[in-house]
Amino acid sequence: MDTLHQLTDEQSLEKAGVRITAVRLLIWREIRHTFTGAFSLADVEDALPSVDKSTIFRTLALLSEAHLLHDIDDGSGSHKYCVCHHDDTRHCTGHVHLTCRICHRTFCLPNVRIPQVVIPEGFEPEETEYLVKGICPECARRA
Amino acid sequence: MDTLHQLTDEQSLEKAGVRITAVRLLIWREIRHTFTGAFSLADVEDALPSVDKSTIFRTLALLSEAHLLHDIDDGSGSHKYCVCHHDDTRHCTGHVHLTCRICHRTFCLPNVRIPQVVIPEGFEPEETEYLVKGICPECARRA
DNA sequence: TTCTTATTTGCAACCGGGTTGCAGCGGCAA
DNA sequence: TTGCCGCTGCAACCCGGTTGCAAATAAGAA
Repeated sequence: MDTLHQLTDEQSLEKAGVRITAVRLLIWREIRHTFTGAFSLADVEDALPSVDKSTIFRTLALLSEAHLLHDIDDGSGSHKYCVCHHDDTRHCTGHVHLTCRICHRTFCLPNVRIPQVVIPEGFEPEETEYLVKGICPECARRA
Repeated sequence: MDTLHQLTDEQSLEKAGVRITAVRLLIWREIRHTFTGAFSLADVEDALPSVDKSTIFRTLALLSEAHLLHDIDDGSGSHKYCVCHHDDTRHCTGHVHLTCRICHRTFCLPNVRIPQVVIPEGFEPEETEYLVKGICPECARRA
């Protein structure tokens, strides 16, 4: 398990069933090696100004569908993604996210599982988000 | 405690320090007596087509600031609010929300407190969201 | 009451993130 | 070579949220 991140960029795309193109490789490289934590479409746009927004949008959707990324929801209003470090085809939901209200970065705590609560009879749960908003260490130090 | 919802609409606004106007009363009535669970600006717009969107927007912001509503975040991308049933001036965060991916309604579980997790040293938590996405009883029955 | 001032409201325009339609390009197979 | 299909970039669009401004309204003073 957890072998996915040992593959080359090309291998990991191929294995996920994503056809390789120059642009996709460029985006995937950037995501995989430059970003830490969660990122938005705008982050990729800034990092790769030569690639069109709509292409990035469609590529992120593709990678997400291929379970190389997963979508997260940090309450900033903007859709975010982060690299999925699991080696299976299921979504790696179920862990806690931290988001900083100063710098608006979002961090994953992949090892902290979300504690379960009792929910009302009849509601069929599918997915759970656990999000802690606050101030990250860097911003706290700076303040 | 919990006496707020026994007040009339006018009294509850007054007590929260909100100046009463016809439009505000109309909006507050609608919110208080018609909506169940969380609602968005668009919901109020639909319910009160005679009132301008920007007025609703500003009124909701006002009520939220006066702690008559609180903001929630159900991952639908659109900002939501729900009526605050507490009788104090603090935000009533800290409870669990359920959101239905079919009908997009969001429900509060005011009595279920969010279990705490251990977060990394240095991060200063301020607020926690616990959101369960799934299918509500009504939609499950219909499917 | 009437005048003056401050607040509230509606309208229109704007904003930014996300999304789509479409035409052009490039690769691949027949 | 030709035809097909998927990928890309461009431009336009959509929608929820937000703001500037002028008209309407409410509150307070005379």
